[in-house]
Amino acid sequence: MTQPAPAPPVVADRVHSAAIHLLRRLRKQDEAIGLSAARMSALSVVVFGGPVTIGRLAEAEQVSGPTVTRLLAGMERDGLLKRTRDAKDRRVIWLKATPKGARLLQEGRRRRIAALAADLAALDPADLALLAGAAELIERIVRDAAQRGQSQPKNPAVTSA
Amino acid sequence: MTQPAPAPPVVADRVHSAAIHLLRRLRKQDEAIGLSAARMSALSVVVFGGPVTIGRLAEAEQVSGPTVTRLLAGMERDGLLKRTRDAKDRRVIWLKATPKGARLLQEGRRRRIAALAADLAALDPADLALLAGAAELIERIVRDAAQRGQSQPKNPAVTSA
DNA sequence: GGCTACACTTAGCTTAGCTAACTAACAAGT
DNA sequence: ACTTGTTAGTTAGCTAAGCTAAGTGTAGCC
Repeated sequence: MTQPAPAPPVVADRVHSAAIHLLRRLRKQDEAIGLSAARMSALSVVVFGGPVTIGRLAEAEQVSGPTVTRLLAGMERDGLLKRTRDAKDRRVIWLKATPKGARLLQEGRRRRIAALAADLAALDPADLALLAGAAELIERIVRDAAQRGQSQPKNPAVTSA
Repeated sequence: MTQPAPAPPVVADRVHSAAIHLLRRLRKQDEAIGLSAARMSALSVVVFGGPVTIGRLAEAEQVSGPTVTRLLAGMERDGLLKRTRDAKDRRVIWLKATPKGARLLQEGRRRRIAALAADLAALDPADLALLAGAAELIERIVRDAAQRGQSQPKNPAVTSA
């Protein structure tokens, strides 16, 4: 409504830049609580997505297995979560957040969200709705694209259209 | 319009997650052309922002000086841009993109945008307008917040509201 | 001439991403 | 019951990009 429907490439460029600049700003807040963006995101998957395996976490975070392994090593060392071997299939490991992890996540969320929310406070309801709708749209698009990307490992751009 | 105007904290959380997931997806496209997100962003500042000093680039990118120095070292080595000492004040260095740098930026843009644009192609005009508007809003918010943050180095969240 | 301030670099650290190669455990065929 | 292959995670080793602290060189000014 605010724009006369620009072409997809234009929108893509703007959205990309906006995402970069937003995250640069929010990263500072994340560090204030001692939880990096990557840890925060992983922890929220574990906390809200219930117990989860390492492979599933890697998928959810769209990163490689080794990346998750190392991320978890640090997080377990810091007491944010713990690994548990599955009784039936002893290859798989279940991740569960510790109370400390859950608490830190909430606190980090609160703080990080407070920073952005303070920025958003000046907006009128229509603008808030705009952002919420856009965020939801982006999540859906990324999720769909990731699914398509799995069957076609490289060059996922060509698969649609 | 798609949502009944949720509260700022809720919106903040959704927007943050969406930004993270979006960038994870786009990073893969950036790598395909050989330009990382950081290089792409810096290069676009140099290309479109005219010749710029290192300090100004650090400000624009919201990163520390040394980070820019190292980023530039790699980019100069790869022939994307060149440093030039200022004649008057020999402390300052002017950055200018090489033809190769400008070309790569355009090509990277095209490719990265193509990937996202392909994802966006299925959207109706209203959704596109939604995203464009949201991106613009985010840019403005981040810019404003960064300006406020300069006078108050830490904890910029408390400054507003 | 010597102090202070500024612009940038160097040095050294951390986190987070990757691939390739490895280990351990399961599943199936024969 | 052995291979053989697959799956889940880890280890090793690399790169990029962020940071702070300290260093270098230039400018500006008493």
